[in-house]
Amino acid sequence: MDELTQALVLHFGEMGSRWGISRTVGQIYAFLVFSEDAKNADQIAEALGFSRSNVSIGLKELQSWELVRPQHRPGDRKEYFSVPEDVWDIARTLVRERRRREIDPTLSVLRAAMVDGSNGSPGSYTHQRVEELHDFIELIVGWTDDMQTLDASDIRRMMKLGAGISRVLDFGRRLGRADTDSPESDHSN
Amino acid sequence: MDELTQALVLHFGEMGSRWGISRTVGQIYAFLVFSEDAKNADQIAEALGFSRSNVSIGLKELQSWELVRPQHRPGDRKEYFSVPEDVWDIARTLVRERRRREIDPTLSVLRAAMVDGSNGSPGSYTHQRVEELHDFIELIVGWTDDMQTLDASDIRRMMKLGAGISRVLDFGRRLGRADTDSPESDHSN
DNA sequence: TAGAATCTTCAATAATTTTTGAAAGAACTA
DNA sequence: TAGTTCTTTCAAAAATTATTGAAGATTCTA
Repeated sequence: MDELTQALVLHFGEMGSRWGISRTVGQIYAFLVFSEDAKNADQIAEALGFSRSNVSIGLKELQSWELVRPQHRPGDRKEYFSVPEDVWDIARTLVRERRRREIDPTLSVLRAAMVDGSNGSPGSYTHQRVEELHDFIELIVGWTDDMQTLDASDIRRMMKLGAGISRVLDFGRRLGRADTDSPESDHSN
Repeated sequence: MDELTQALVLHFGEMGSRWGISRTVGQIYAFLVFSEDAKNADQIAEALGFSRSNVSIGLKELQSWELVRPQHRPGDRKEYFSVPEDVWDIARTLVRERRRREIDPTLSVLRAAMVDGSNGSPGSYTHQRVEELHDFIELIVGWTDDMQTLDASDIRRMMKLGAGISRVLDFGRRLGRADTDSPESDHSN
């Protein structure tokens, strides 16, 4: 593994551990992302200095996230792993899996809390906050679902437009702040 | 602490640990979010069954994320902690801090990799991927920066529009695929 | 079916992270 | 300043998570 890849692998291992993915898994994934061709478990173990069994566990985890796909080569019994070419594919998968594993269960808990009248009146502070949070998450989730239907170039264009979207849509009612280098929001709290 | 809050606290503790925040910190935060009034460290320790020192460490962590703010009450020497009323404020803070801690350093690493010609030609596969990833992250970051300038109700309106944005903007040129279930990318590698 | 190659599981060890009580530090009060 | 209240730090203990070699499966070949 060259120095450059090494640096990237170490960095993304670290990042993985800050986002709830183990260092090992992060490193394996980074190694695959920055490698041109698919790698087998032995190659990964060798390059990263992990035991074969550790790599096996890491790959199993990555497969459960659908972040890598195993492939076979004719005349070779080993299994080779690769990641999607397109970074947008990776992002989509990440969003989808995080949603399935964490967001959906959270929405369930919040909905259960909303229905359950056993504690506090339905108008209690806790209930209010539960509802707020529920609506917030549902809004984000609905939006990401919608985004999943757009192709990368459309999303890219939308993002480039950025806040300019408020001009394109009808948000511009409050003319005062148009796009002058506005006094920016207050930060008071 | 009532049953409802208890369930929420346990759930968000669990979620925290899947997003790189420790269970304790997640629980403390959830407890504050779902509590109407600010709490002091002893109240938190008592409610959650943690030692006083553990709570102190957790609160320090939350303060470093700017997720809680300490307040004082006249005639009371204890420090009380609360979270913003508005869930959008919380989200904004989370985005800002994650960016500062993880995204920006990642961009630095990627930029360094792009400049560093010591490994592989500047057109090598690894370099290409680094550039792709860099551009991708920069796009997202630029967009979130833009979003931070919008107020919650504008973002909400934009999100509700969702994929409909492609109709409002000029994305609709490729009429053929309108909203059919497009063939989507290949994942080949 | 025996043997070879490969992958996975598992119980143990190792490493890391969390949690704690006790001690130290700060800030206020009288 | 001494005493009180509250917070933080710290080294040790506890708990959790990661890592491993060895054993067990599985799949293929001859």
